[in-house]
Amino acid sequence: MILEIKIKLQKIIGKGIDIEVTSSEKEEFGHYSTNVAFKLAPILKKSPFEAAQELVERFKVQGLSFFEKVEAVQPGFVNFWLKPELLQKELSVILKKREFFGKLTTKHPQKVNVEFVSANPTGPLTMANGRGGFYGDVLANVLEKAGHKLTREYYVNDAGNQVKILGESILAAEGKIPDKEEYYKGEYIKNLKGKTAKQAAVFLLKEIKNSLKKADIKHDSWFSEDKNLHKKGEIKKVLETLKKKGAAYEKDGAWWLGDAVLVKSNGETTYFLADLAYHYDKLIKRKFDLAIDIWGADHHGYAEKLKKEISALGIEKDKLKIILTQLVRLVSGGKEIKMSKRKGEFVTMDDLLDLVSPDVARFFFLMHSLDTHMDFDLDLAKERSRKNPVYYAQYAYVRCLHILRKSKVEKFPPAGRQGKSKVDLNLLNSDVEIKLMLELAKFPDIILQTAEDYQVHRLTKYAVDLAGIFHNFYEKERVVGAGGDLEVARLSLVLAVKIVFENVFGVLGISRPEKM
RNA sequence: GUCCUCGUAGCUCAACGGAUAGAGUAACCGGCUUCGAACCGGUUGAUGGGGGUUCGAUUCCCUCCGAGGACACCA
Repeated sequence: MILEIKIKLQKIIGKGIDIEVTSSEKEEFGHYSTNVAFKLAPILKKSPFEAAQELVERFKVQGLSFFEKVEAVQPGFVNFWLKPELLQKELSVILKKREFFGKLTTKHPQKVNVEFVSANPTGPLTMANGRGGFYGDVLANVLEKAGHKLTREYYVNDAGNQVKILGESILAAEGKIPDKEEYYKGEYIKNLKGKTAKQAAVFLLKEIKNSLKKADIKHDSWFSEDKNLHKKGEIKKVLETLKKKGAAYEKDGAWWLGDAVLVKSNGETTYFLADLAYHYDKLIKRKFDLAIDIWGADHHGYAEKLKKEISALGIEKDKLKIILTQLVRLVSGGKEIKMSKRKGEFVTMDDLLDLVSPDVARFFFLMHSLDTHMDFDLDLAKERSRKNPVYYAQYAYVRCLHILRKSKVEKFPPAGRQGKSKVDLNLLNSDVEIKLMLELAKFPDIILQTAEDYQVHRLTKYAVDLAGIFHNFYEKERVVGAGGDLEVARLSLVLAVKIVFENVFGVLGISRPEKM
């Protein structure tokens, strides 16, 4: 809907000015509003309010086919009220498109690689991995819904020092070699006795996959560092390329790029070089238009380094987006529980999923902006509290189902089709009905916006908002038993709400309970 | 020491540089003979301190205070 209004505005103002339209939070500010008059004011040499008034006049001259009312208000906002017919029309679009509602068609679909989780196969998946995991899973869904072509990738660090240390940690646990500070010491090490480093890594990766399955986090590409980069000689090729270009230089017996080491003086290649090769593979060889890497905040220094140095390989820097997730603090009994793979005192993803359902864990992580240093209150999560927002949203969905079941709406021809009993959606014009239809119409905007700024938590907020408005509608307007055409129209509205919930839950990866 | 992120109601969190800073939770009050009350309505309550940028700052800049995290020829 925002896009449509922008186009209307552009017809009047012309191009060249960045037009912003937002949905209003309060009814007295219209359904949608724009601040474009503030930007127009200096050009027209008028006050923002005068510019706004002029804009409204031009709208009136052109006729308000779209809007019920357009109004200029101090200090210079222009507010729009949509005609109810428009919302009713959107409703029939929802009923027709069903699971494809909100699916956008992009002029330039991109081939996008989202790389997430990618925990080293040196220990179980931690709860902290969950945050990036759920986020990446849903971000990929959003981008797909926005019309892009997605690959969900897990970069398996199955080569290098960490795996070597894993092997030594097992030997140390068996008492075959002396213990060292850097060795992994978790309980899980004991279960790996007798395994070689490689066997242990394979085993742990399988465990990680199981945990991801429990959390319903999906990957469709498992990119092995060892197989795809080391064994194929890609690491060396990239090193040669960097040497040839003169970007890499030798110092103190090691090879450097910028202030990072590519090859150590003992001849071993570094993780940094492997990472360069990995991104070369993704963006040049496999030709992704965009690589989105989701990392923990503890890598931020490294992220800057990689972004900076990757241009040496001829990769444009905006083809790589690194998203950092702030770390999660686990709180229980008002105290923080420290997580550490190395020391072996940590909460795993499996632990968490034993305590709370995947829906609760997922929703809880996704509710918060990635920038938040969030606390996961284990006590609260354990309670299976009914006040958890995910239940609130799911309950609204269940209410839809219940109404529809009771009325057997599936037997009606859905609105918008050329059925024998065409539904008269014009009857939907009460305040709550308008509000509900307005909220439904927002869904494509939410997808579009989130595909642009990656603020996935907007979706959980939308789910809760929609649930709130629907619950409100439920209290105020009777559906089953309303009688006649009105009942049919309201049933169509409920059906549309159900469809949009299915879309939102689908993108969020939340289940759709039949009953609660 | 250098760099990054964050400080918003008692608590957990929202708010593309926009209007009267929103939710949930906690506290208190009210609502089921009708589609499930896991719901709805109401009351109380907040931008860490100080400067600046501008029509307008929770948002951008500087500074101070506080919390977390990075600063390897580890991955």
